[in-house]
Amino acid sequence: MHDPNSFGCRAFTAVLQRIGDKWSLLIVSVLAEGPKRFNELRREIPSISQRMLTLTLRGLERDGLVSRTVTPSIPPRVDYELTELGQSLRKPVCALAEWAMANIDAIHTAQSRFDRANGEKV
Amino acid sequence: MHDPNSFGCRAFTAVLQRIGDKWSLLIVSVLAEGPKRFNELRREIPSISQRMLTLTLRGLERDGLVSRTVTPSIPPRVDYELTELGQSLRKPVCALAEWAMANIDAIHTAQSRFDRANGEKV
DNA sequence: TGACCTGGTCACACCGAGGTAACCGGAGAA
DNA sequence: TTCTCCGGTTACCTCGGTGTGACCAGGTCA
Repeated sequence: MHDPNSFGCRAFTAVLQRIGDKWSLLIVSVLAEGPKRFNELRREIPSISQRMLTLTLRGLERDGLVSRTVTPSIPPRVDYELTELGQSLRKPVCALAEWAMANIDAIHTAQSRFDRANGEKV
Repeated sequence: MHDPNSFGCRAFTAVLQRIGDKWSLLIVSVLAEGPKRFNELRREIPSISQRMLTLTLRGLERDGLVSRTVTPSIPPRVDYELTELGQSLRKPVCALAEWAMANIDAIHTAQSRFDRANGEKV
């Protein structure tokens, strides 16, 4: 009952709740290129709303994955940067991303087959 | 513009939308032990509702990660089993799960520090 | 006869993630 | 003077994922 899968899944689920959302990994991947300012991120991810960018960055900052540096100049300047923890996340994330890239076609194929088999009766 | 991060993130996001939900990975991890019947899964994951178990299994089946075998006996018997694709997903998932287990404390610590620093002003 | 097992489906309600848009404050530009 | 930029915050609304509970068919058991 206390097999590793179970424990792993709990921690994994907790982490997924955080980084598995719509934006976190996208932001992390952009930030992986180097530090960025708020509006720089916004320009690189045009589809994100200002609110969600703020919220997601706060969440990542809260988790210690991203650091936030405010320069009290005029106009104010805020830089976001991956922390070491954030950097270390890239490796396993890339592993999963590679799986995703390698298997996304198989998934789409399976979906098409499934939809063809089950969708026609509608 | 067409850097690997971007493409990886797209496929990754698509995969996350599927397996990043509340139940998929839990079911996959249980199914990793071997084939299970519907109510077996329900007993091993007491907190899941019948509806969500059905829906999640359908989704996993649609993606070709899980196979569904109906034995038309009385009472009917339905076995669920990981496909090869489902098995192959375990490796990168475990990598991420291991990261989660290794860093969940660091995350909690960062969260506490963040909450202590920002929560007091409320 | 009626309760219960099997594996589901359906209708309904809820809640929280996410989007939209307005507003802020201070400064420079037109 | 008014507009714009920067980095947000806030109120409001929508929408989809999730939970609840009823219901289904067919057979067995008490």
